[in-house]
Amino acid sequence: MTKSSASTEAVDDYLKAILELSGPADARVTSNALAAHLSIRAASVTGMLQKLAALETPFVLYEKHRGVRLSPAGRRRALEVIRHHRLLERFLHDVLDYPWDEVHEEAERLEHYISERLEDRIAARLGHPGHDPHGHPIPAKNGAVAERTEVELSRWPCGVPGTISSVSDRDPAALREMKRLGLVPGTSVLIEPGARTGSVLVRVAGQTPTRLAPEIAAGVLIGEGS
Amino acid sequence: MTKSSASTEAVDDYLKAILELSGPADARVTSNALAAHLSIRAASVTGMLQKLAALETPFVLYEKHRGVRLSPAGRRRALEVIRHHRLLERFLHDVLDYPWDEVHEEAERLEHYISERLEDRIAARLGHPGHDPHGHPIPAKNGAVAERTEVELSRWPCGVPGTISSVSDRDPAALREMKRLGLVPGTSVLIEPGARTGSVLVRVAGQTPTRLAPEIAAGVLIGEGS
DNA sequence: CGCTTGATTTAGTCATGCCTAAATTTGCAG
DNA sequence: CTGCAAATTTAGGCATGACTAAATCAAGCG
Ligand SMILES: [Mn+2]
Ligand SMILES: [Mn+2]
Ligand SMILES: [Mn+2]
Ligand SMILES: [Mn+2]
Repeated sequence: MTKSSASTEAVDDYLKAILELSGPADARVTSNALAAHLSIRAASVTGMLQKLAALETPFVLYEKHRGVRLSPAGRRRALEVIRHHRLLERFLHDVLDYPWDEVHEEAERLEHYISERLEDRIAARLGHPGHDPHGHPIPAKNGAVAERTEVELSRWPCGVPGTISSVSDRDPAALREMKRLGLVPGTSVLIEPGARTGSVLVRVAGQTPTRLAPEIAAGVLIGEGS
Repeated sequence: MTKSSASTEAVDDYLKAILELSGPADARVTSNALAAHLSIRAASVTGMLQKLAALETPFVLYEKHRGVRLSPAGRRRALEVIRHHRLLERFLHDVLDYPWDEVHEEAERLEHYISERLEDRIAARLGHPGHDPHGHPIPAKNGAVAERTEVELSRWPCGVPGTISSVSDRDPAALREMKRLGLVPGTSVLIEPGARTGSVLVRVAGQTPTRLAPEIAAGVLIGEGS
């Protein structure tokens, strides 16, 4: 007879992963993709998906062998957790002086445990920010997200000025390197001629051009239509 | 063969409860007392105590039918969690404008999930405070606690001036009432003659005397030797 | 259209923690 | 000293979530 109640950390993480992997088109996500993303065995993923689909108010729509999609309730919860995560990152960075490469890990844990009350207090204290320190949009309380089209710096056309909209927050070392080079959201960049396999020659904020390693360039996103 | 690793929320709560119930004399705590304090069945408590005692590095010393005491490792962890709790209360109150009757619930959950790093940042941001908003001492990183002898206001002698050292933080309604009456740590009080069953006639900070309900008076503690 | 193969699900376990019901032990009163 | 009542432990279960090994399904290939 399933159960109602709130979500656990494990459930939250599945919902976030499904939202991230399903992309803007809301495509179905396979068990295998989730298993890889969450570092959990595919067999365990199947079990969890069946449970999430069998809830009184299901969090996912599941057809065996064809992957899952979020239900409205699942999407709502996923966005709430992402809101917690990004508000926490902004807060740790702005109020507690965390360096931007350390906020992710702390937020990843706390996002599941802060109350609505604390979420609101943090948002108010920060002046209801629109983005986290890495440039990712913070969903509004109603779930609205300011979506943008973004292109990897490594694929941005040569000679066209662009502005960094966000950077990947998964690799602390890469983040430190980006900060050192001035590759932060809001900075304007220009790709110089002289491409070599994967690497990119970029002029950051009008400075002398620098050559970026492929891993770095892949983690920097340029906003289209700025 | 047991397990090593970190502690869970359940384990943390047991350790805190044992520390609180064993008092300054470090007396043995019974399963029943823990069951009542934690709102868990005595049978479940026994199971957990056996596990905590069987750990590679035991958190408790357990003799069946005779109660438990904390091991050095157990005491260390309990004090760390209490430090987290009180720092969080201070932080929520001072930095995020939480009213003092709402900090406890939020801290009770978060205390198990903040990293050492966040603990340190919060302490630094607050200037390494010695007490939480209710006047309870914040253990130092090394576990040192500034112990004081305290007496319930309801048992404080008539006519002897005293200073409020702390108040119980368990009952939000009582805390709101205390705040309204000015019964906060640091305030001086004087018991006036005119005792009735349980209630107390008290002069707060030199104001006109007020009569306190027994539940309120029992939650206000006066420091001895101030 | 069958086959092989990789993806996915099922079956059977395990650890954590809590619960109820049924022993057991303790300690105190008579 | 006995016995009883209260405290405590044991036994047996359940829910969550993850894992391994063993099916089973789905697709593309010949
Ligand atoms: Mn998480
Ligand atoms: Mn981020
Ligand atoms: Mn707790
Ligand atoms: Mn407190």
